[in-house]
Amino acid sequence: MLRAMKRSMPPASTASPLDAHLGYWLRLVSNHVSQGFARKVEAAGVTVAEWVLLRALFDRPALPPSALADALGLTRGAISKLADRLERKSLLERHADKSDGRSHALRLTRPGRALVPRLAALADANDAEFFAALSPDERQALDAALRKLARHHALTHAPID
Amino acid sequence: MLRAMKRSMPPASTASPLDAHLGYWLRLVSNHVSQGFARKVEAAGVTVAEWVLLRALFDRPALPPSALADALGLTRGAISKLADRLERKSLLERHADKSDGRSHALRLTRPGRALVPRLAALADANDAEFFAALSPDERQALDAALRKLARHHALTHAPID
DNA sequence: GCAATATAGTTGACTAGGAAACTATAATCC
DNA sequence: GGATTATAGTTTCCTAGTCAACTATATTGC
Repeated sequence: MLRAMKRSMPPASTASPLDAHLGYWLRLVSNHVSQGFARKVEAAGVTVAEWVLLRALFDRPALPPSALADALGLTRGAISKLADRLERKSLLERHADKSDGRSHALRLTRPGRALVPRLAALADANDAEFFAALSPDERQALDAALRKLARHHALTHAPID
Repeated sequence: MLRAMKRSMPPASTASPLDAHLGYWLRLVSNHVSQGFARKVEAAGVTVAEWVLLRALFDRPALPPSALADALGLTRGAISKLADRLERKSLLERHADKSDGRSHALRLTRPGRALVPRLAALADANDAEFFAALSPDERQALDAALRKLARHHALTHAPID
């Protein structure tokens, strides 16, 4: 009898629901924040990835694509294409490196530099608006938990995708 | 003098850093969890989107693509292509609807149904492992904050992208 | 009961990224 | 100092989505 039950109802015939996982809620909420922000910056003519790259260049004089790839957790191919797009929009320039013919540096143009604070203001507003639903304590607890996880798992790259 | 300063150093020349935003940390951590999970399920031959669709069909008899599109927050085109892939892998079947010649229902095959609990076990393990860095209290606080945000913003779709 | 319209699903053009092949230059090592 | 190897960046092919055009069937209205 037990054996028969075991065959007809193996434990494997159940599966925890998607929303039983913290990862599910994390992704659900994270996607929503990011998509909201994406809509806002796209009204300003850039994508989220472009914003992240622009922001990374804002307080550094100039960086080679490889350094940006490391900093943003993207491949060099991706940076290459991102830089193409931003160059087409005249937000960024490529400057040849005199001492190394293979290399070059990416630098914000004047309009590119001027755009960053405007986008940062959008990011501030988006964040404030979205997390207004939480009390200061809850926000603090969320922040602490996320930073602890990032530290514990040694997460370094700016998140893009 | 003040006017000159205003022109050379306008307030707009500063920009809050990326990591000043909760959304940044959310995305950083969320991406890491999801990418870890993606690697694990891909070893089992499916993508995360495929897993989500399979899981959605697991405890429902059969659903038309349109219902899945609504439930998962994807377009019908995306569901159509997802279903193609899963059908090619023999994890899912399309069944014509007798009363409506335009419609059909998606249903798990026997192997498809058998796969779901295995994938769910991977999801359980991935979640437990990643969030082990937090104390029970911290986990609880994180869970509460995320659910509150989801409720407050009326988030319903299973997160895919 | 037929024309106009709505709905279900698929397909094609496009986007953004990853992996790996590729090009060009630099560094190493006899 | 020339061959080999390493490095910087780009390009190509692939995947997986969106959006909009399209096909086929249903429904509505006269």
